[in-house]
Amino acid sequence: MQKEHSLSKNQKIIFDLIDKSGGPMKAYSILFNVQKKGIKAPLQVYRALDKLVEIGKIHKIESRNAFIACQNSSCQVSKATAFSICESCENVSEISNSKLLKYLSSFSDNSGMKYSKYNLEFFGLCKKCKSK
Amino acid sequence: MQKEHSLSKNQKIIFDLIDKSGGPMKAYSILFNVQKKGIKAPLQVYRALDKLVEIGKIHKIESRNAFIACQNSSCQVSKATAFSICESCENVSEISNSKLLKYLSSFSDNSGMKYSKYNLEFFGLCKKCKSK
DNA sequence: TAACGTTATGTAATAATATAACATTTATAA
DNA sequence: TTATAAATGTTATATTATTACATAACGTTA
Ligand SMILES: [Zn+2]
Ligand SMILES: [Zn+2]
Ligand SMILES: [Zn+2]
Ligand SMILES: [Zn+2]
Repeated sequence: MQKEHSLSKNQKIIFDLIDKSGGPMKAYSILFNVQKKGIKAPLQVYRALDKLVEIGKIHKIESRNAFIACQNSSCQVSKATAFSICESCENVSEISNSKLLKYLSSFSDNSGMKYSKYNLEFFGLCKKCKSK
Repeated sequence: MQKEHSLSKNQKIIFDLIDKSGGPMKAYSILFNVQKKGIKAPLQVYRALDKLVEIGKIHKIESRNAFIACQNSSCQVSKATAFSICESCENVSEISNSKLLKYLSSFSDNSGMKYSKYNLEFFGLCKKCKSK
């Protein structure tokens, strides 16, 4: 069982926004959206994002500089993430294929590296965009 | 056999720099280093980088906003990339494990997505940093 | 409670990364 | 050669992220 992190005020505001949006959000778009709630500066947003990433409530989509709520409640606190990204409509979803996640989590090679984390991003066309 | 792309002047200058550096380089560090060769503006660098990425001569390390020369001559023109990144010394190397690359290239799930590309980044500690 | 360390917040300034817009030149090829 | 695509040059600007410093809230335990 995982420790339940109680979010601070700013963290909660920002998590709720991202979570409700249902997709990836960019930092300055988040900022714009929470200004009415008193969050006025980029740093306030980035600090909350950093913390939310750290505790695994959100993930950063590195190729898009965007943040998405964890769609996988059992996600190993940001240590093992995989996403599929539609290059046409920019829809993003978290992959929860346990075989894949297991395969990657146990990956090792002869480089001497000790892996503790990974991030995988698949790109392609979603169902909708394929059929256009 | 792959088409041999002949690089333009700027592309060659920038590729040679990255290649010789042996590791990842950031765009503005590249810019600084090529100013003596007449490349004066960020856009000149980014354009060359875009092209070099497109033809698979370099790859972008998304989590670091940095660019590294392809260390894997048979790399499928940027369609399938995997890296290991030391979180302590920031050493980056391209993974060429054919089993892994094959596994990922053939990955598909029931999401309806048609995957055409992926990027994987492993994080951990390299041999050196582990033993410190 | 009081004191302490830790975490979170507020604010301003600035750094770092990347693109838009437009004019011109060079390479490729029908 | 003439058209087309690719690359270059230049200025300005947009976007993403961090530094630095001051203050407040919170949790622990003396
Ligand atoms: Zn997750
Ligand atoms: Zn789509
Ligand atoms: Zn490569
Ligand atoms: Zn290292």
